[in-house]
Order: sequence, then C-alpha cells, then structure tokens
Amino acid sequence: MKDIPQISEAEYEVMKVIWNFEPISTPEVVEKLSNKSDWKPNTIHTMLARLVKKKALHARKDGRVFIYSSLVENHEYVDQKSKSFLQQFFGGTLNSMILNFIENDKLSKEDISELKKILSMRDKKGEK
Amino acid sequence: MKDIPQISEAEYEVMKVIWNFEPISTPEVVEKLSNKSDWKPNTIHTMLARLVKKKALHARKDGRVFIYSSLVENHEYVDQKSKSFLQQFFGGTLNSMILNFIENDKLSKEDISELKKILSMRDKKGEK
DNA sequence: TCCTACCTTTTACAAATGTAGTATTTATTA
DNA sequence: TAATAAATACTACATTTGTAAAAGGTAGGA
Repeated sequence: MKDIPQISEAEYEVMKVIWNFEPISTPEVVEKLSNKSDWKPNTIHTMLARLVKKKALHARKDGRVFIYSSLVENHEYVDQKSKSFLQQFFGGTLNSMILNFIENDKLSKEDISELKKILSMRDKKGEK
Repeated sequence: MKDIPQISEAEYEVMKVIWNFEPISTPEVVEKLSNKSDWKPNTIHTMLARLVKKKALHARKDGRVFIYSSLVENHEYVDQKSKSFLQQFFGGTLNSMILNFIENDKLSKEDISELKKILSMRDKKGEK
C-alpha cells in the first residue's frame, strides 16, 4: 500500500474543497473557503503550498494561476485515519468502538434500529 | 461539560499507564513504559511534567518521588476524541462511519454477525 | 507604455510535539 | 561526613501546525 502524506486538520479542510471541485484554481479555492472559514487568502495559499510539497496535491500552471488536483483520494485518507484512530483508542476494531458506544448509551433507539437496517442491507448486497 | 486538556499521542501512551496503575510513581511509570517503548527516562519525565501542567494529571510528592493520579478519565478523553473524529470525517455520526465501512467492505461476515449480536444484546439490556 | 490589481513566492513567528541532554538536589551508604 | 546514586528541575532543539505579512512578477487597462 502506498504511503499517504500527513494532512493536518486545517489542511484537510482545503483538501475537502479540492475533492469536491477539482480541478480547481487558487482563486476558486480561496473563494470557497472564504465562505466556510475566516482564513485570510494568504493562509489558504500557505496550506495549498504545503499540500503540494507533501504531494497530497498536484499543481499545474494555467496562464497565471495554478490548477490543483488531488494526489490522494478522500477515501484513502479517511481509511488511514480511521484505522489509526481505531488503533489508538479501540484496539483496532470498529466493533469495540461500537460496543463502547452502546455500553455508554451514546446511541439512541433510532440509531440502533437504523444500524440494524444497515446491517441487513449489507446482507442483501451479496456475500463475501 | 468540563473541558478536557489536549493530550498528544505520545502523552496518551503515558496516560494509559497511569489509568492502569494509578496511583503510580515516576520510576514505576518509567519502568512500565520502558518495556513498551524505547523512550528514554527523560522523555517520559517530560511527558509527565507536561501532563501535570495541562492538568491531565495530579502529582503529589511522597518522600522523594512523585505519585501521579489522573484528573481526566479515560472514557472522557475517548469520548471527546471519538466525537471530534466522527465530526471531522463522518459528519458526526457513528452510523455513517459504519455505513462507510460496510460499503467499502471493511467488515467481514464475522464482524457483521458479531455486530448484530451486540445490537440485540443492547435491546435486552432494557429500554431508554 | 506604465501602472495597477491580482497572483505567486518568500519570510515570519508562536505554540505544540517528539525527543532528549545537563544540572541540581537529596537520600543513602561507605 | 563525604561520595554516590537516584530523582527532579531546567534547558534545548528540530518539526509540524496555524496563521499570516511582505515582497515580487505580470497581464491587462488607462
């Protein structure tokens, strides 16, 4: 498995925009993020530059602006973070996380019945 | 709800020892961790000091050594981290995390049937 | 052609983190 | 009592992260 660069929390916000709109130019990224956050444009530039340096993004120059596209897929990153999160706090398995949630009454009756539905859907989806 | 100090990944390893053996002295913490990791004693001292400064630990002097006990419960910290993790990657709900795992075939048949068992256990446990 | 607005590039800087080394204090032993 | 061993206290230093200001380049309008 390829190794995925570290992406900080703030950088992840930038990645989300890229994933949603790639290919996307710097000014467009700045615009999207200026709605959602109160980062200064320079802050966003720094983040983009760092993500390129980390090889999470590819930048190609188009006229005077850069156009970004992702080199890391969202699901790859989420998978990797999920795995390390579960490892750190729940011995590595989703089931013990769920058990913990249930034991601590973090799930409502609705959550639970939804879960059951999800699980049976999976069954129908076909084996293996 | 009280606010929980930030605890870094390395610091968390120290906390785990405290939670397991508190009240526990510095030399004992060093010993436990020296098995599990290759941190130098000084590294562990630094971590302990930082945890005390952050008020994650209480230290009381007993003779020449310090005795530590936790000021933050394991479950409090895990809850907080779980919440922020789910927030960051799954819109805040455990169910969408689980759905994601299922959709990406991260769960074996065994995991799933175990899950079903867990869920029905919860039902028996009583309502509310 | 020259200025200006918009981009990009460079530089900054404090806090948190990982990882210790050095110095100091103190209890114990010779 | 003086040396030693064991703890504690203080200091260090490179990286990463959040957050941005300042400086430099250039295409397009006056």
